[in-house]
Amino acid sequence: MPPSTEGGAYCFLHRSIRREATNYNKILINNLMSSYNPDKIESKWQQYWQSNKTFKTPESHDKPKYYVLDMFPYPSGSGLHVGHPEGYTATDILARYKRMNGFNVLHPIGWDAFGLPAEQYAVKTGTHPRDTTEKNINRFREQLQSLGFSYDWDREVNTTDPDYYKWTQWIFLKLYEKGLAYEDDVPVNWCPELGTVLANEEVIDGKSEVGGYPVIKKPMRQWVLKITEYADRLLEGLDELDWPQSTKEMQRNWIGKSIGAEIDFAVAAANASEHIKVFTTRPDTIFGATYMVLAPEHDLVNRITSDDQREAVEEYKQQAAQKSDLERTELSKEKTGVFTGAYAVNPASGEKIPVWVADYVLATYGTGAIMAVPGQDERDWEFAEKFDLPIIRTVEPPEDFVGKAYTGEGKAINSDFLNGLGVDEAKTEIIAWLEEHGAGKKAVNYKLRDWLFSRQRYWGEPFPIIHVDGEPKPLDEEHLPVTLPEVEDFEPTEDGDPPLARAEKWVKTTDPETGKPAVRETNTMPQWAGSCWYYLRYCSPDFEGGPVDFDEEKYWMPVDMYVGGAEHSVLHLLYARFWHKVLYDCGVVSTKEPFQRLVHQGMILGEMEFTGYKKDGEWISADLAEGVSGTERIKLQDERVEKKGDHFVVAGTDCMVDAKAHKMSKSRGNVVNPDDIVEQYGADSMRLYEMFMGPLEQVKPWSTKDVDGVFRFLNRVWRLMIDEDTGELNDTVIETDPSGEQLKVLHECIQKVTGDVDDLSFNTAISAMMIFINEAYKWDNHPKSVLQSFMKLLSPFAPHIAEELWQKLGNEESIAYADWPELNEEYLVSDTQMYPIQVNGKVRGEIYVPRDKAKDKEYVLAEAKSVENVAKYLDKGKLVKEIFVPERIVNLVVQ
RNA sequence: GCCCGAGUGGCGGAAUUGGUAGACGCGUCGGACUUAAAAUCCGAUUGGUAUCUAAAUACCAGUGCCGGUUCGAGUCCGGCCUCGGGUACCA
Repeated sequence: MPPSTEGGAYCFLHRSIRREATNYNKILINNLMSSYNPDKIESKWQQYWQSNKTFKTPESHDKPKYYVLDMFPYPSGSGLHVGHPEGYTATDILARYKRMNGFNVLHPIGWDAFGLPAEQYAVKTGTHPRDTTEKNINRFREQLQSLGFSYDWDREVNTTDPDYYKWTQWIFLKLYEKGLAYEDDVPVNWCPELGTVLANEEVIDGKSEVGGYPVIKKPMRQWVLKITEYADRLLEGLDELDWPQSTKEMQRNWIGKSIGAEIDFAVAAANASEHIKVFTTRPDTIFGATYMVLAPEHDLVNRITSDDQREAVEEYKQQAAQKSDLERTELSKEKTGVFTGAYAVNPASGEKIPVWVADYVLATYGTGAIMAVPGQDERDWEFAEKFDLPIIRTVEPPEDFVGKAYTGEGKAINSDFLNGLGVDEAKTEIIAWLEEHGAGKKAVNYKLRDWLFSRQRYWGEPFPIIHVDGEPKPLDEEHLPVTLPEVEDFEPTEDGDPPLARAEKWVKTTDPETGKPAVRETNTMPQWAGSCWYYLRYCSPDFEGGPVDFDEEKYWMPVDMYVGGAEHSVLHLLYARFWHKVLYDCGVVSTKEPFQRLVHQGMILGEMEFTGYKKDGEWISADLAEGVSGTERIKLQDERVEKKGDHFVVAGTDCMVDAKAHKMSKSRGNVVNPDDIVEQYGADSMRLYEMFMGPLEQVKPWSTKDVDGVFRFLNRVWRLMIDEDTGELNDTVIETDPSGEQLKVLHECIQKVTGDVDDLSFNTAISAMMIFINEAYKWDNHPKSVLQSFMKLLSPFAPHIAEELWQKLGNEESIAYADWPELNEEYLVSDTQMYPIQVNGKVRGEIYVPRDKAKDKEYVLAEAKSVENVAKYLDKGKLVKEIFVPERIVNLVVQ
C-alpha cells in the first residue's frame, strides 16, 4: 500500500516492571526465573514455528479453505507503527482459529515496495532504492516476526522483485492486447521549479508539497488504462460483496453512473452546421432550457464565438486556464461566464437561446456542455440570476415551496406535450420524442475517468513497451521481465524526461522482431500496479507459467477476509477489482471478484491530550481561545484537569480545556513504536491490548498504561498454572473430572469466544477469557482438561504463552493445530433460573426458581408476587396486566 | 452543501433479537500481606435523597437534546445538536 503516516522513534520512559525487579534480592530473582517471562518464551516459540515451518500453507486441497489477507505494507524507513499490528493481529487470530477448526488456511504477507520515499531518499543521498528497500523490508520482517504472526514466510512476495514484476508487466501486455491500454496527451501536474511531475497527492493548494512551488497543468504523453469500459461491471459487482456499506457507497459514487439523455442543439449562427451536444439527467426539463453553457476548454467555443464577443471570450478562457482546480471550486460561490454571441435552438421549444462560456461547466464531464435549466437546477439558477437570463419553471413545486430552483418531484408545467406528467414519465416521453426527431437519445454517463497509468519516476515497474518509428509496440512475453536499468542519478532529466531516460544504453534498443532501432518507454508504472494482483501471486508464488496457477487460484480464491485501512476504499480496491475482471476475461482466474469480505480496521490515535489556553498568564476557556491573538497553548497532565459538566476544565477553575486524542504523527511526537511495547510487555500483551482496546473497525485512542491490564491478565493465567518457585505445574492442576460449575464456566467461555471470533468482536472475547480466569482463581483444583480447553481458546490471541503452557500441560505437539473446543450447551444450564421482577417497568426485586419450574408461568408469577418489595406495590393499586417472558423477565402492570 | 458513521461513568469500552444500563479492563479510594516498597490478593467506585452512625436497604434521576410508540427504549420512530470520515459546480 502507498505509504501513510509514518511513525518515528519514540522512547518510553515508563519502564518494565519485570526489569525494575531485577535489582532486588536473590530470592526474588529466583522467583522471577519461573514467573511469566515473555522475552524468553516468545523467542523460543518464534524459533520453533520457523524451524518447524508450522505455518506452511498446506499443499493439498483436501479440506475447506480459508484465505485471510492483510493489505501488504509499504516498507517505510520508520518501521512498523502501532496501526499495522491492529489489522495484522485480527487476521492472525482468524487464521489460527480457522486452522484449529479444520480449514486449510492461506495467510501470507509481502511488500508493496515500489514507491516514492525510497526514490526521494535516493535523490538526496544517492543510495539505490533497491538497497533502501531491502533494508526496510528486513526491518519490517523482523518486526512482524517478533509479534508472532503465523504467516507462511515461504510465500512472501515483493513487488520490486523482477520475478514478480515480470508478471505485472505480463498483465499490462494483456491489457494492451485487449485495447485497454492506450497513449494519450494528458495534463499532468508539472512543477517547473522542481523540474518534475507530481502525483495529485503531492500537490496541495496548487503548490508542491515539497518546497511550496507553483504547479501547473502540462499536457504530456501518458499511458492510460480504460477502466471506464468496466464501469458497469465494477458497479454491479459490488452488490454481491460482503463489504462495509460505506465503502461500497464510496465506490458507487466514484464510478458515478448517471442515466439521462444526450441532446443535440443546433447552433443558430451564420455557420449553422454546428451542433452542441449536451448530457443531461433531466431531459424532462428541456422546455425550461433558456440558455446553454460550454466549458472554456470546449472545442466549439472558438468556432461559434461572434466577432464582437471574441475578445471577451478569449480573455475569459485565459483566466480559466490559469486557475487551478482548487481555485475554480473555491470561487464557486460566485459564478462567472461570458456570452459567446452565438445562439442555439432548443429542439423541443424551437426557441433561440444564448450560448455562454462558463467554468462552472467542466470540460471533463459529460460532453463539456450543458443545457441550462435554471428553474430546476440550483447552479443554473444562480448563473441566470447573476446574468439576468430567463427562468422558466417546468416542474410545479409544492405550494409551500420557498426557494429558487426546485429539483424535486412534481407535475410538468410550461412543457407543451409533457404537461401534467410526473418526472419519470416525462423523461420517458421526451426521450422517445427526441429519438423520433433525431435530436437526441437515452444516454449513460460516468464520473469515473480512465486511469492515468504512467509516472515519471525511477522506482517503479518499467513498461514492456518499445517505440519503433514513433509507434508504441509491445514486447513479446519471452522478453519479460524488462528490468530496471542502473542510473547514476534518480532525478528527471533537464528536459523533464523521466529518470529512466538517463540510461541511454538501455533506452536505445532494437526491435527484436524486425531488428529496427527502437527506444524503450521511459515512464514507469504507478505504485498501484503491483498491489493490483499480489493476492493472486500468494496462491502460487513460484509458478512460472503465468501470474497464478489456475488450479491454485480455483482453490484459494476469492479472498475470504481482507483487512486493511479505509484510506484504500476507492483507489486500490477499485483498481484491483478492475484488473481482476480483466484477468477473468482472459481466462487467467476463475473468480469475478477478488475480495469476498472486506473489513477496515479503525485508526489508532495517540494518547489522549489535554490542552489548556492562557492569555496574559491567566487561564482562558478553550472555546474562547480560538482566533484570539496572544494565547498560549499548554499541554496539561491528567491530574491538572477535572470534569465539569460535559467538558473538562483546568482543575480549580471554570476554564475549559481541549480534550482530544490526535492522529499519531512525528511532528506531534505522539507516535507509539510497537517495538517498545513488545520490549516492555511482550508480543502477547501487545496483541491482546490491540484487540482489547475496542471494536476492530472503530477509531480508538492508544493508552500505554492500559496495556498493564492485559499484561496482568497474562500473568494471572501463568500463575494459575505455574508454581513460581519451581516453574512446574501448580499442585492444584490435576488430572480429575471437572465439576459442573467448572464445566459451566468453561463452556460459557467457549461459547462467548467462539461466537465473538466469528463476529470479529475480539475485545469481548478477551473479556470472556478474563472472566474465566477470575472464576478459575476461586477454585481449589484445576482439572487439566479444563485448562487445556482454555489454552486453546487463548492461543489465537496470545499464541506464545499458550504454546508454552500447553507444553507444560504435557502436550508434545504445537497447539496451532489442536482441535478448537466444542461447545456443549448442556453444561450451560444452571439449576436455577433468575427472574428480575418489574412493576410498571421498574425492577423491584428478583427471584430464583428451580430449573424445572423456569417456564411455568403460574408458578413464576406467584413467586414474583410474593416478593415483599413487589407485594407492597401490588397492594397500592390494581394489577391490570402480567407480562411473562420465559427465562427473561416478569413485569407487573399496576394502576 | 451532500453522503456515511458515532455520541453510554474519571478513561477505553459492554449490553448480538426491545427485557436488571455500566460486563471486562484502566484509573482512583480503602483494606490485607510486608520492617518497608514493588508485585500480589480482597473490597468500593454514575449522581442524588432518606432511614441517628456504620453496615444494609429503599427511593429518585440517569445512555448528546426534544418529543413519540411500548407493560418495558441505550436499542424502534420523528425532529434537532455535536464530533469524526468521505465528497464536492459531475449537469
